[in-house]
Amino acid sequence: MTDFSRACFWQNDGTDILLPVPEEFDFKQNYDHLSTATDEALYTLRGGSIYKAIAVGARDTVVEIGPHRGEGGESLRIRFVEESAAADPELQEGVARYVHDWFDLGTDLAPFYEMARQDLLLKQAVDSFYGLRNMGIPDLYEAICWGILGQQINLAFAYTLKRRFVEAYGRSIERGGERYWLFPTAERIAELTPEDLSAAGMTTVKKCEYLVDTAKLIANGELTKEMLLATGDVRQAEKMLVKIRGIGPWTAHYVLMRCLRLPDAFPIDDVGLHHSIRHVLGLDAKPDKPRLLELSAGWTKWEAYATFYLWRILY
DNA sequence: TTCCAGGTTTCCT
DNA sequence: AGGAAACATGGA
Repeated sequence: MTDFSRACFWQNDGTDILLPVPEEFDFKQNYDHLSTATDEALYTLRGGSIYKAIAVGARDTVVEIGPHRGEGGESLRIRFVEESAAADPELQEGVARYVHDWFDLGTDLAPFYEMARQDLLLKQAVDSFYGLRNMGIPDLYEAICWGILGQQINLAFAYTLKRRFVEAYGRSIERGGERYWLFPTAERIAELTPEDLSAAGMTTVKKCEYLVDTAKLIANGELTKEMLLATGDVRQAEKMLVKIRGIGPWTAHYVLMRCLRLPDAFPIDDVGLHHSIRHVLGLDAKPDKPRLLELSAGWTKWEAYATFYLWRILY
């Protein structure tokens, strides 16, 4: 048993994993957040549970994730679909780690809520969505692709593009009569040309160049999560990312927020954020940069969560 | 048809 | 360093 498994989860009866959750956690809030995606290719919501394919090493598996209430309070129940993983602790731990990262269970939200309750913009959001976590994108290539795909287009179309991308180049497995998709690996995309992607219906050739270029960087080990974390702070990590063609300040902060989990990552230029702020304050126009800086001045070290909660208001 | 959408690059001073 | 222009496409 590893340190992680000892510290973070225990098995129920050999078929389920029960993952402890922090005090500030509400499964339904996170489930409802996931349900706002218009055409999500990478998970399925059914009967109050989340179904998702997860790759652990070379092995693909499908799990059902749902709430569990027991004597020890609330936890997450992870159940393997049509598979017994009881004898495979490596698979169990890999899946548990993924879910732990996905739901950002390692962050203590108490200080954020304390700050947000006093904040003009956030107080309403944290009241409405108490227990919502920053549901992240643990895979670096997936996070970068989602950033690139989502640039300057509406979200509905971005989901369409993602589905095309996933179904053209991702692996899939069938469980219980359903097909579950995994996001394409950087290694897979690195062997393609921008023209391949463009022909497959992926947006413009320019964006396809970015998708292939970043795939090569990651497949060659020239860009990793560890490198970004090792820079030590959000400004240095941003610097490293924006050197890459196709990644500007918005995408850099988006990736640092959703994948690297830097608490002070802050996509301040985000149109959705501006729209949300305009809505909360009842403004006629979107706030300008000086006003944004003023309004977010009290969010220090919680900019990522503040942004995530404000985005949530819009849906 | 027009306008906008969870921007970035390139080319200018 | 800071600003305008080009880019390019589905949805409302």
